[in-house]
Amino acid sequence: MNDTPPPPPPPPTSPPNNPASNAPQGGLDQEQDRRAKLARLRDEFQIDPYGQRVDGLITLAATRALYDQASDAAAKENAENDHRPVAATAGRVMLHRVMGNLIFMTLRDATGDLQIAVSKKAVGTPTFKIAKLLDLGDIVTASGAVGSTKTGEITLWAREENGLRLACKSLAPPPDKFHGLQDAELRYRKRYVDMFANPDVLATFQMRSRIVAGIRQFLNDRDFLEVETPMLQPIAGGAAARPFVTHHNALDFDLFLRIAPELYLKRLLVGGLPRVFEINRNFRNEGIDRSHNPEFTMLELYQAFGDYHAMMDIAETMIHHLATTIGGSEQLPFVSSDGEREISYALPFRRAKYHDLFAEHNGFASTDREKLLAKAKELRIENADKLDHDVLVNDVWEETVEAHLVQPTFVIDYPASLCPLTKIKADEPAIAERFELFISGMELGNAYTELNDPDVQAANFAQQLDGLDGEADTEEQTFRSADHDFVEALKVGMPPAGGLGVGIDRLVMLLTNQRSIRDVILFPLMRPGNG
RNA sequence: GACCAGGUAGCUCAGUCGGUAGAGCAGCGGCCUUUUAAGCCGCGGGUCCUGGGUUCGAGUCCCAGCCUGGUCACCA
Repeated sequence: MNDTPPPPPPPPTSPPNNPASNAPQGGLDQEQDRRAKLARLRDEFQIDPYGQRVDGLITLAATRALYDQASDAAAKENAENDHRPVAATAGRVMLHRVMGNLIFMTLRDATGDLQIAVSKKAVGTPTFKIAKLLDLGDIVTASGAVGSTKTGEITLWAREENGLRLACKSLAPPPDKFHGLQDAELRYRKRYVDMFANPDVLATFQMRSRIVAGIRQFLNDRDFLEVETPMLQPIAGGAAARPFVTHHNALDFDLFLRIAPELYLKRLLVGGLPRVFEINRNFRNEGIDRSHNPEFTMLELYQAFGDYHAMMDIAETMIHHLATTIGGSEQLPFVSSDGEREISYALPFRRAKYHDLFAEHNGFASTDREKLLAKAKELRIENADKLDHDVLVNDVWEETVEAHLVQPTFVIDYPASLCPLTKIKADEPAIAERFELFISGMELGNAYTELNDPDVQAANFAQQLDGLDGEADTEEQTFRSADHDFVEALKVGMPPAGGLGVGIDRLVMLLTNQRSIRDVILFPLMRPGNG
């Protein structure tokens, strides 16, 4: 932007070392030690400790890949015969070993680690002094020959005055070089430290990115169009959850952060886009635990003239594809609270009916009211006899069935009363054409044959709101209101369709074997800290 | 929201029965041209989460609070 170097910043708050007087001075504070070095680099070595543009750098992995055994051996045999490949690279200093007139350091970038050797003879005294002054955490560029050491470790041997240059001084001492950053609170609050201190963390987020890219590619290949629909919604529809509330000042009305994009995506089917998807954040103002973060990433897709079976095909094909291409296998380990288990993503995924699973895991049919009430008592479900039958069945179902659904399972054919946005089966009016996908006891996905009859939809909305009269608190009523415009859209006419939602964070957890959703979200929600 | 565990040096962690606060790494000074968690010698570094209380004396015991993790509950 500007060729002239910036003026030196104001001096540190406490007096830096005077370079002239080499009075030994105990490091009272590591940041102060580093600030003193910063001052020396500027005053004594006349360099900008915050670097500038550098072209032609390659990654540490690419540098390592240049290694050539023959030229390395030849150069070791005879220094005059040095045809080793040359590279310029950059990284953060993770280890720094000074041995008199030779320094080894380990650099790290997003592609891995690489050892750099800086010898006084090869780079000259000024550069060597700077290399000696480096701290763990500093970012440097290095250039020279790609060779190896006596023990065979591939090493970039810095050459010439520019063989090693400081690109950015780090003023904050990094975590323990061996144990990394362990404190869970610090890991989440200072993710930028966690990422370079713990290579597995970086790898997980790189995988997350590839998974999301893989999903986009998969859907683009099938002619789905990616769209973006409102996150600020006047009515929080499409799911049942407590929304975050906000306010538009200029227009002076309350808005909700969306709990789902569903009702907007279906409007696009009405408008004439036959295949749409959206990958974006939903917000739900509820509890936080290993599988819930208040903001989370959801894939929703809609396919005109599809149904929930078409959605099963897409879901299992897509997840199988991601497991094999990005996870690297059809069988992937997953650590849950019950220990590590192998999850098989082999096709096809199991399909099991909701009511059959109920009977399988409870030993009686969900229609048996008497046994159901007894079971509810055993599970200490409050006011069981006052609950709607289907709601009570679902409460018991969640308690008794979910945890057993370890291998990928499509639970199909839900009670219609629980599915206000779903088309019911033509020959079974009590059953909705819906599935939920469970893996390792977690709900991964949810799909329906979409309800496109505006009169039935209007009736379902009305019934939902009726159910809130009486017991529901008034706060809840403020965000539970029927989306009349959505009904208007259905009146215009929405083609029959299938729709699918997949929780991306949970999918990433499974494919990267992370036990907490916080380990797959870069900056999970935390209470404000003291810093 | 309930219960359990934790919060000690920059980081990772010890700290016994209540009796002057410890180690490794990191840092500072010194030696060292094939180390690799380099090594050796020397040195400095603490709001023991916060606030009360008990006690001659509290990192340690008691009470309250804050933050984190876990389990459960809440979440159609």
